[in-house]
Amino acid sequence: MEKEVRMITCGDEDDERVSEWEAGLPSLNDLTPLSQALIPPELASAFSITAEPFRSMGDVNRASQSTLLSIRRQNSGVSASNMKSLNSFMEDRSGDPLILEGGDQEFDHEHVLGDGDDPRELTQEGSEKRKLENVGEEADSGSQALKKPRLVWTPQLHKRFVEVVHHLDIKNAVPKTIMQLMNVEGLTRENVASHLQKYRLYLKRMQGLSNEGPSASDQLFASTPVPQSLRDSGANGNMPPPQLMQYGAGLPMIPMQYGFEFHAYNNMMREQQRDWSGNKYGSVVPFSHGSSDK
DNA sequence: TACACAATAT
DNA sequence: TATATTGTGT
Repeated sequence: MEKEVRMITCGDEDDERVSEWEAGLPSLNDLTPLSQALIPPELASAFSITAEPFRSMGDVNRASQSTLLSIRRQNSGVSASNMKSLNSFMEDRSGDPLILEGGDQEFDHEHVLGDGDDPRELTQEGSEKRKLENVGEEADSGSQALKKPRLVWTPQLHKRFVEVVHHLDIKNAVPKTIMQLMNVEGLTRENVASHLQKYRLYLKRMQGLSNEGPSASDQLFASTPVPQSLRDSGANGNMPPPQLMQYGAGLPMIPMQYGFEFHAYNNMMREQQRDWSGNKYGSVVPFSHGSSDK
């Protein structure tokens, strides 16, 4: 109850920060399983690294409990709502595996981002002071620090993009609106416009309205099926065969955050879209924010 | 000002 | 190769 109140009233700053922090945490599926070694045994032995002792789920739980207890003990300065937030967060995490199951047939408004794809991983830098007007002349002083990293369109991010484009009436699916509805921190209109431009070309190819053959970018675009609403727009003689899934309309309103980068999808897109139902092929690694100024 | 689209740059 | 930027026209 307290949580709802907070969301509606947009409570105090601390609560917001806590919420942001919570939303930024990796989902269960993003975490490396306890049973999985971080590095292959051969590599470990090559560098004389001895394996950590195996820890069971019970060990981890015990450690969590003790951590929580110590936090509670010294939390006299912490606000009650924050503590409550922490507690409920822990309950959420432990109780609910957050797995939506790969059925893919129904659209779940509560778990739009479920199916193991908490789309939290964006790649740019958190600082979004934009309009770095150093177009031609940044060579003089050390203004190269302003270079903004390129956005990487992860399958998760693209999925959200597609959901939004689908949700909008086709005539409203313009960069600015898409950007706003995607609700991704740091995402710019230009990012979206550029992606949208490519995506439209892809749709054209899909609809057979283009002479051009497949392009490499189809791999990313194929990671999220094109919703029906997008695949038939345009006078089209040859309808592609109906596909296995359709999304309902509905929008995730959970803001995406920076902090993780989804790696290794360039070399693993051999198979089809179903392989993206989870992220077992990719790894989510902390994005280095360390280079805030260079 | 936002948009689409093509061409070009990085 | 993927994404950003620029140029042109609406």
